Amino acid sequence: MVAHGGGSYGGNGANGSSSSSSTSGGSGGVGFCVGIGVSGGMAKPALKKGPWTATEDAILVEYVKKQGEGNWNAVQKNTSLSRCGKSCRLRWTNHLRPNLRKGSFTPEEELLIIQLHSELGNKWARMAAQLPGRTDNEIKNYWNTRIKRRIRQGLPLYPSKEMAHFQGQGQQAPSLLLPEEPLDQPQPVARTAIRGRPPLQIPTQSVFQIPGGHQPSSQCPSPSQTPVLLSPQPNHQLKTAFANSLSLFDQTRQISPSTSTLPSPHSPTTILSPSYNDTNIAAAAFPGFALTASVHPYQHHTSPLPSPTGGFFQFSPLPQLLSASHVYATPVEFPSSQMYIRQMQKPMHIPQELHDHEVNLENHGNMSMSNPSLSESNRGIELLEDLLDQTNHQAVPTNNSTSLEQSHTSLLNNNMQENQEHQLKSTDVNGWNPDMGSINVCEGSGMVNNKSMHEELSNFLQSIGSPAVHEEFSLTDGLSMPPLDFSAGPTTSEDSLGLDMQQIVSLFQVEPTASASSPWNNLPSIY
DNA sequence: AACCAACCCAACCGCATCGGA
DNA sequence: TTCCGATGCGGTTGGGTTGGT
Repeated sequence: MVAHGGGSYGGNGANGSSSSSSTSGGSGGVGFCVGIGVSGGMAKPALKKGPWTATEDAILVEYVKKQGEGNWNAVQKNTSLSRCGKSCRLRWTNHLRPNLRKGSFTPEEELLIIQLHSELGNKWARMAAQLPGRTDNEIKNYWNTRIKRRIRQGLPLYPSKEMAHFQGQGQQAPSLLLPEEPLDQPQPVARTAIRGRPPLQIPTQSVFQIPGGHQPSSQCPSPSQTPVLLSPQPNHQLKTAFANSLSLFDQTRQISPSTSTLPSPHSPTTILSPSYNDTNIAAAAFPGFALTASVHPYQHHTSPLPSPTGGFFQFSPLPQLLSASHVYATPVEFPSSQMYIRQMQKPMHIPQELHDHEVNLENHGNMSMSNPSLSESNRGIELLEDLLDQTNHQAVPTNNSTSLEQSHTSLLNNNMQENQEHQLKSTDVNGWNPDMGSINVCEGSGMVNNKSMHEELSNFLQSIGSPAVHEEFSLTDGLSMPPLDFSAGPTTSEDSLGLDMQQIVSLFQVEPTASASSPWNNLPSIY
């Protein structure tokens, strides 16, 4: 294919690719980068292929400096460069444009790639958009070598629940995936033994009972027995919320409430926020269940600490319709940005269809896997395992892989320890207030100063009039307040998922506590 | 030192999409 | 509406490099 070296001026396309009657135009109907270029009646030599020389690079750079990007076919016409437009564009985007990051991927980038691939599949360009300075080609190459390695080792590309994730979305899983266990049976969260390693103990504490005993959702107090926190949402409203949530995050989708299918806890929908500048907000939206978002570690590379104007708390888990009998902890997926937001919901009315579904799940004796946010969060752990596993399988670990393994082992251990400590702390300190819902923000682990994040969030909550006290704060009548973009108030939040406070309040039907000086005062009353 | 296999990566290929004429 | 050029994207290829034997 590539006529490396020797400058293929051979006229006939050098290697058979001339047979391609490319549909992509190519001036004069000539196949891509092949044949005789004719310009102004003067025959030019056949377009060159193969590796670029420094001279060619210089010509292209000079041209782009003067003319800007685009109109690549004009390069060949207006310069001495004998390269087709496609080749010029590729060379520019992959090698010559400024702000390219060269060198091997950092561990954080590797994790992000794995995470993105689990969500997007082979959408290299979209993945590259989440990795500033990296090209789709780089990511693609990296991934393909990873695939080859795993195939050779006879390992699945993803842990099993990654498969479930794909299937849950109705997507076709990548063809090379090798399922290792049935997908239709919910697996205990802790059963993450992969390829012979003892199962991790991590996520079991993610679901635990509210102190005071288990209360089957079938016995949830009816609205008449307890204050109604949310109006029962008709199915259409739920669908509308779902459609809205998708369109808010993924502007490429246009989903109408009439046609959208409500996600079930077994079919989470993962969406990305393209509106968040060069950062990576992977969000799983489950109207009525939970919306989780994670700040990927890459963000923290450039901005290690959340600034008061930056707004890092793009977490809005709002399980308004969850059973009262469960508390969900949502460890954020990546260890470098660990921050836990746990919501305790007071009993509330549950729409019948969701209620039935939940009862059904409980009858199977396992709720943990039914929570999409949990499967989301667990995936992060498994990805770490996955990566670890790969380094373990290196025949002879290089220095890099060894350090990587140590690094991730350390992160994993930290993660487990933090989770355990977190559980103990939260049950002891916070308890369960039957009259008020609460959100607990706990410190996580990792490289980020989460204490700072925690303090900022606390300060913000106080500033908007929330009766937040230290680690625990109450919400008005059990309504959830999304701690999203706390810095901006209701009017400006372009730096945060593209949502503004008004949208959040409207979409999720939440009503924050407002003080006289609170920016929330400008929000319309929903109820 | 030679050989070989695995890995890396730049570049090409084919197709899809978009926008203007 | 159709055509066509420009562009973008994902898949594929094969030469170069590296490391083990």
